[in-house]
Amino acid sequence: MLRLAKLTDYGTVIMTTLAQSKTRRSATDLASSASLPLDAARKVLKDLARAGLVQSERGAHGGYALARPATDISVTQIIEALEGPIALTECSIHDHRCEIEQSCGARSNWHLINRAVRMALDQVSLADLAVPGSGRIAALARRFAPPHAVSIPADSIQRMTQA
Amino acid sequence: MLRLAKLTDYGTVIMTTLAQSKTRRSATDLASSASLPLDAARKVLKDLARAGLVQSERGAHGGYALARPATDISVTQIIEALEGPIALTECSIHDHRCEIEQSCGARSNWHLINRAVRMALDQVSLADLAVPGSGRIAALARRFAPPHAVSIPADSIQRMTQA
DNA sequence: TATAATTAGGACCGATTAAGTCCTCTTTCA
DNA sequence: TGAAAGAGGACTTAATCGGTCCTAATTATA
Ligand code: FES
Ligand code: FES
Repeated sequence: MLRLAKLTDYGTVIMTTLAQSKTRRSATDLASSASLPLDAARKVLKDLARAGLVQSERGAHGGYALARPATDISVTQIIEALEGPIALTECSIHDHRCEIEQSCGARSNWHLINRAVRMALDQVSLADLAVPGSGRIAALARRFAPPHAVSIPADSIQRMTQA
Repeated sequence: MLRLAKLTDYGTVIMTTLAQSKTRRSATDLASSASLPLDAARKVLKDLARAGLVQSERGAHGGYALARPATDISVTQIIEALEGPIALTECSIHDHRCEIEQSCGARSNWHLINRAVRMALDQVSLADLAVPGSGRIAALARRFAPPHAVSIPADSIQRMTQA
C-alpha cells in the first residue's frame, strides 16, 4: 500500500489530457485519447464532476471540461475527489477511529507527517502535472531534500542507487 | 488508498515502544504493551527482523531490540520493510510496468512527486516518532508549507477548516 | 417529434490483497 | 529434558478495487 488507486491514476491522466485540450471532450473521446478502459474513465469522470473539478454537459455534443484553470487545481484535490481524504494512518484525521489510540506514542506525529505529505501534494497543480518533466515539480522535490549533511544509513544508499 | 497498511501502522507503534524501552522485549511483551493483536505483532516483528531493523534473539529469554540507534532508523525504512518500496503510482519505480505509459503525460512528474514524498518520510527518524509532539517533525512539516502567498481555491479552505 | 449522443447514478461481480489465525520447526536457557 | 521464544510459512476470511453493465435523464439535430 501507500499507493494511489488505479482509478486515481487514471484520474490524473484524464485531467492532464483535459488540461491540454481546451475544448470540451466526451468520455469516449477522453478514454481513447488516453487509452484507458472506457467504463473506468466514465466512472472517474463522474466522480470528478461530483467533486466540482470538471464541468459536465449532458446530451448530444456534451462532455467534460475543467471547471477552473489548471493552475487552480491541485493534485490533492484530484486524489481526494477519487479516494477521499488523504490519511496515511487511520488516526490521521478522525482521532477517535483508531483502536490503539491510547497506547500509541506515534499518533500526534503521524498527524504532522500526514499534513506534510498533504501540503506537498497541495503544491503540485494540475498545470504542473501536465508539463512532462515540469521544472516546478522538480524544484519542489529539491526543497524536500535534507537541509544539509545528514547521517544516511548504509543500506538506504544502496536502495537509493537501485531506484 | 494512499493509506499505510494496518500492519505498517502496528510496526511504527511497536518500533516506538522498542525505542523507548532499552531492554530486549519478547513479542508477547511488546504486543500487550502496545495493546496489539499478538499474532499480528509477531508477524510484524518477523518482517522487521528480516529487514534488519530489529535484532532478534531466539530461545528462552529471547526477544527483540532495535538493531541500531533510533536516530538511524527512518520512517521510510519501517514502511519499506513492511510493505515494500514506496511507489505512489505503479509506474513510479519500475518504468516498464505501467500499461498506459505511452499516452501518459504525468509519468515523469509522478516520479518526482514520489521522490519528494519519500524524501520527506526519509527525514523522519524513529527517534522523532517516539517523542509525542516532536518539535523536529513539526519543523519539518513547516518546511513543506507553501513558500509565500498562494492562490487557494475556496473549497479547499472549507476542507482545511473541517480537518 | 423522434432519434441519437451523452452524462448521472448506481448495482453487480470477479480478482486482488490485506488481516488475522494457526501449525510446525528451530534455538536457547534453566 | 522441557519450557520459552523466534522463524517460516500456509491458510481463511474480510475488505476493497477494478471492471462491467443497466436504466434514467438531458440535449442537439434530422
Ligand atoms: S496509529 Fe492510530 S493512534 Fe496511533
Ligand atoms: S500512470 Fe503509469 S505511466 Fe502514467
